[in-house]
Amino acid sequence: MERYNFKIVEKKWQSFWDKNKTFKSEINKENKKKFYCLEMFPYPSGNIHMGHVRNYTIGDVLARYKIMTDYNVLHPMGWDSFGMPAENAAKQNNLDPKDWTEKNISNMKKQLKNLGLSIDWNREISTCSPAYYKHQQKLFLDLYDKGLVYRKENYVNWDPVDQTVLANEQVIDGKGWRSGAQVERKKLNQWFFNISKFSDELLESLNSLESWPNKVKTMQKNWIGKSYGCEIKFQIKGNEDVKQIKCYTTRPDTLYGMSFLAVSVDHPISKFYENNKEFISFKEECSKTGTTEEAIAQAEKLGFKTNLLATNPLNHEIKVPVYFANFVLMDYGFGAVFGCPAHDQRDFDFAIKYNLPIKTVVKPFEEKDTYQVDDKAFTDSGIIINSNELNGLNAPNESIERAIDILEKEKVGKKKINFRLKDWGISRQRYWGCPIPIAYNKDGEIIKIPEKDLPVKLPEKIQLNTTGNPLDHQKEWKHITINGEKCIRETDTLDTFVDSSWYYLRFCSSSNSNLPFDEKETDYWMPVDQYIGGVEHAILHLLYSRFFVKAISFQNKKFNLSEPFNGLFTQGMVCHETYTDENNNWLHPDEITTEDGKNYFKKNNPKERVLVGPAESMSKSKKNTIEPSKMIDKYGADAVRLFILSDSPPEKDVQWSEEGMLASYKFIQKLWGLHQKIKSIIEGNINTIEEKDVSEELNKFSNQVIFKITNNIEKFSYNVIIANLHEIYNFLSKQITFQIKKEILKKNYVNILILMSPIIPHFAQECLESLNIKKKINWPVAEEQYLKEDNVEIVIQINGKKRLSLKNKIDSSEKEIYDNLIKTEYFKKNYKTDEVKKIIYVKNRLLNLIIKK
RNA sequence: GCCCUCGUGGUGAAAUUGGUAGACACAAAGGACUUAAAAUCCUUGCCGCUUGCGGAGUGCCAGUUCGAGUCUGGCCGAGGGCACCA
Repeated sequence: MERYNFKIVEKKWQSFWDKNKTFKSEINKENKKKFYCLEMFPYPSGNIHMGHVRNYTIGDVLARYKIMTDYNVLHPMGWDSFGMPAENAAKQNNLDPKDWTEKNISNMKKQLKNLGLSIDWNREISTCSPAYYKHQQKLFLDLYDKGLVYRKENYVNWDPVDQTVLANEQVIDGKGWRSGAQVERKKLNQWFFNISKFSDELLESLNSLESWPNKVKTMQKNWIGKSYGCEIKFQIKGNEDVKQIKCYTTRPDTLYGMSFLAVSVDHPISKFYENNKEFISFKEECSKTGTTEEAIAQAEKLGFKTNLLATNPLNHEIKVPVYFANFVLMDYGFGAVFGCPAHDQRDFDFAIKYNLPIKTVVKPFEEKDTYQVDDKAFTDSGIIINSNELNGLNAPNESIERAIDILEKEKVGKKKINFRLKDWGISRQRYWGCPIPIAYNKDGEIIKIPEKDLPVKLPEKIQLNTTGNPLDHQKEWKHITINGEKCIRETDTLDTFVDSSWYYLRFCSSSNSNLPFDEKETDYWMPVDQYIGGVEHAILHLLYSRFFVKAISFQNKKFNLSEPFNGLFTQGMVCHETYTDENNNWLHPDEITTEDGKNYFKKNNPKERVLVGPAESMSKSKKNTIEPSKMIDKYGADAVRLFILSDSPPEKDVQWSEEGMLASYKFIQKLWGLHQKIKSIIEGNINTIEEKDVSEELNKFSNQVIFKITNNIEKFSYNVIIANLHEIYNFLSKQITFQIKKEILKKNYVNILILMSPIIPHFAQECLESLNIKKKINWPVAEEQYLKEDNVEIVIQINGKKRLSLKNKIDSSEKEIYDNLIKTEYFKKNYKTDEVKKIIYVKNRLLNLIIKK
């Protein structure tokens, strides 16, 4: 028998789909319902990796299924092609980022095509192309006009040697990753999107996203961080110019326990200490901790005592010292807190260090009024004590409400809702990003680049090995004249998260050169029905995208969308065992060998043992990567698709194994063998065993499997579909030795091939063609009449334990089954009918007898 | 510390949503075919006595129920997210 040659077949169908533009999408095609299926687009790093294979296979199964269930499907692909790796690679090898990126794109596109994806390549976009970022610059200016973009000074990680800003992940132990210099906090003018304006909306409309994983919604909710509290004004003594300090608190009910007030070193009152040498060195000490919240968190709590005293607004006799403290953040609340050591662990630690009083004002329910906090803060709910008018109230619920009432009446405080979400800083001091379409005149005023001059193109072939931002050195590019006025361009570029915040809109109108997108088209295609990607984008990318549709919709009559992604699916990672040699060097799977599957050795030194580590997410640094292109070359795209879906549910991590890969390859070969046999039977070239006709069984089986697979696609239970495909093989390979009416065999077998086609499209289409099925393929619908069996196994339980099972006609009554049961040897031997106290019957499932002896 | 998710054979996992636990596969062992190997196919799969049967059994302990992998409470363990957020 002829072996299945995937190389020929897969190439044949890939070029067929290409040539026939099978997956080209248009609006209102035949008045079908639309379905927008989108996977997160890749960064063109050079080669596709297994994570891409998994992501795009999951999406492809869905897209192909939707096409066959008669949806008008949009399934595009593009490139998230701005970013640091291109700039770094270019610097290292003295290349041009553009050339490097374009080469990678063409390579990866070829690799993706080899996977046989149902992509509409007509809509391909690349964020680094001026054709894309031109529109992004337009959007930026639109948002600027609406007041959603602004410029302000902000702290950044500054590398004083490289004269550049570092991303948080480029700061290692407080030092620059390249220069090793101590990173400083430096104030720079930065551009911001006013995302916090939409905090409440972003939080509220999460509720409308029913098809999002709860996990992601929770993460976003926590990130936005809405809190209910109160702002309080504290009267200050000790400096004529500082009359009061405002604090934000969620626990105004613990005000009587206050023993200090702490403000950030960046608080406005710090200007009175600018000439204080001790304060300057304290502030410097604080700045060394970097700007990440985590870095601040790990630092020891430090305070700088001022000569100021703050008055407790509820009891004017209590006056407490004011400190600058490193754990108070300027960009949350008012950059000032009151310290209540007894009921906040940070305040407790601070109080211990600086020997401040710890006054207990909440006691646990079961404790006496004389209760005192001991070695750590008490933060649970309880009863208020030592607090005059608040005493006896339930904390925190009753007491907070009452405390706010009092503060409002006294006009020293008011209820306030706060958000953790900060505005989105979008300035990057980098070359390889979208230029910000702004210039500054000689007075430093902001001048928009006129629309007719868009795009502001990146200068090409420039020197990247400079100190600071390379664009800063581009004199010709930098100096321009706008309306006769000499200006200097903004040399910062946009955060690449901006590029990916609206690309799904661009796909709707990718060839429109005048507009970012045409509302007629976004109206039709948006929202994305199913978005698929890694959970690592659960917060930033998804939040920014959600912000973008709200910002574009803001004050816009033509465009109105509340959410970009109706359904979200987050797939798990692809893992592989890790290997290390005797010197703890990571080894690639290709560098090791084994004879017994237990003991592993180095290939180039068979005496050296290899240590096998646990399966971890594939990464270049651990060398536990498997190259998809090699696997496709060796086993074929269908086999790779089959394997990547087979072992685990798509939302969980999957472990790559060569055995599993091989098994998938063999399975396709087996299916091919089966196909040859069935084809021969259909064509009348093979004799079957005459005495048994299994046509009816086949009808039932195939309709049941249609039902199962359809459900499993809808549920994303793709691993179970693979199991269903094995069931199909196991059933058919046994049953086709018996007689099946030819037309019944053909009809059912064709349906079965269609069921296979989303997973292994090349194979299925080849088989269908060999049976002369060339017309448009529709997903089969299970016929109701075949879904019911004539006979069902009824489980017989005695006192809830399974004892035996009886075959009965479907839909038998309780009495019929019971009558059958009491006739059995088993029953007669063990029980008597008058012992039966109660019968529970679940139709077509089980009969449970309660017997008390 | 807080929040979320998850604990099922040697392994990856199924389980119609409260109704036959372990579908389907990987690995292993035994067998068939073969001079042999590869490939392929079959059987086994935790404990007990002989097939057959019986028993335990879905991290642990309770509970609800005729019946719990599934629901409730508590504990243990793993993973993920957030965090001096006032």
